[in-house]
Amino acid sequence: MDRIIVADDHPLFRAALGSALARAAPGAAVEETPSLAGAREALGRGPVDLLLLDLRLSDSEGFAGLAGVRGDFPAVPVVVVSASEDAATITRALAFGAAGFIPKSATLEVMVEALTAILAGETWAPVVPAPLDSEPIEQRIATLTPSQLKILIGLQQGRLNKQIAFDLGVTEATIKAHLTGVFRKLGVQNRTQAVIAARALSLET
DNA sequence: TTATTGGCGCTCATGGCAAC
DNA sequence: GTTGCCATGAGCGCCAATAA
Repeated sequence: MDRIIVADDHPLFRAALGSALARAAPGAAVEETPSLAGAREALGRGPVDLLLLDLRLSDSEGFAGLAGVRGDFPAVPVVVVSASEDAATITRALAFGAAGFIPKSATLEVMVEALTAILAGETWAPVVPAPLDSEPIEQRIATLTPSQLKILIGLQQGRLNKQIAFDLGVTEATIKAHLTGVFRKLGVQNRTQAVIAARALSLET
């Protein structure tokens, strides 16, 4: 049986997604949560086949939540649901590793179509995303490993290497080494420039 | 004012592990 | 065997605080 998590702070939209899932994945065990913390807690309880994640939750704003989940649970397909459906937002969501993008304005039939395709292993978006060449920073961020992504988020939060190391349970030397890799992939010279680049993670939807 | 010290950021080299 | 990722240690440079 599929285990699917719906993370959205709007009960009505969670219900709408639940209805779509009932048709796209009959028999699936659907868990609902209004927060990113709830989604993470559910992800930590066991294998999850799909996560539907709102970009704007009470404890998460923008792409940082998506990037964090992708970093901690890289094997779990994440579908972004958002009130925004412009090409740039969709492009960034897919660049950050989303398996699909469902706008909140979508009809129930469209949601079912999208979820069916995504559960079949396909990538689904309402419009053709803009070429990644127009978003070099997002493209580069998308090449980061899960660990590098976590460290970049820590940088963006203004944390010291020592603090990030404590958070991740590794030594400071490890953080430093990963940072070197982050700088190379992002094409920057230091943490300040990396933080500027990482602001793409927090773009509002 | 100058030298010392400690914190911090960063690079390089190396090894372990898993996947292909 | 090769490749990619992760982790670590060693060492260097910069900067601010402190003592002489």
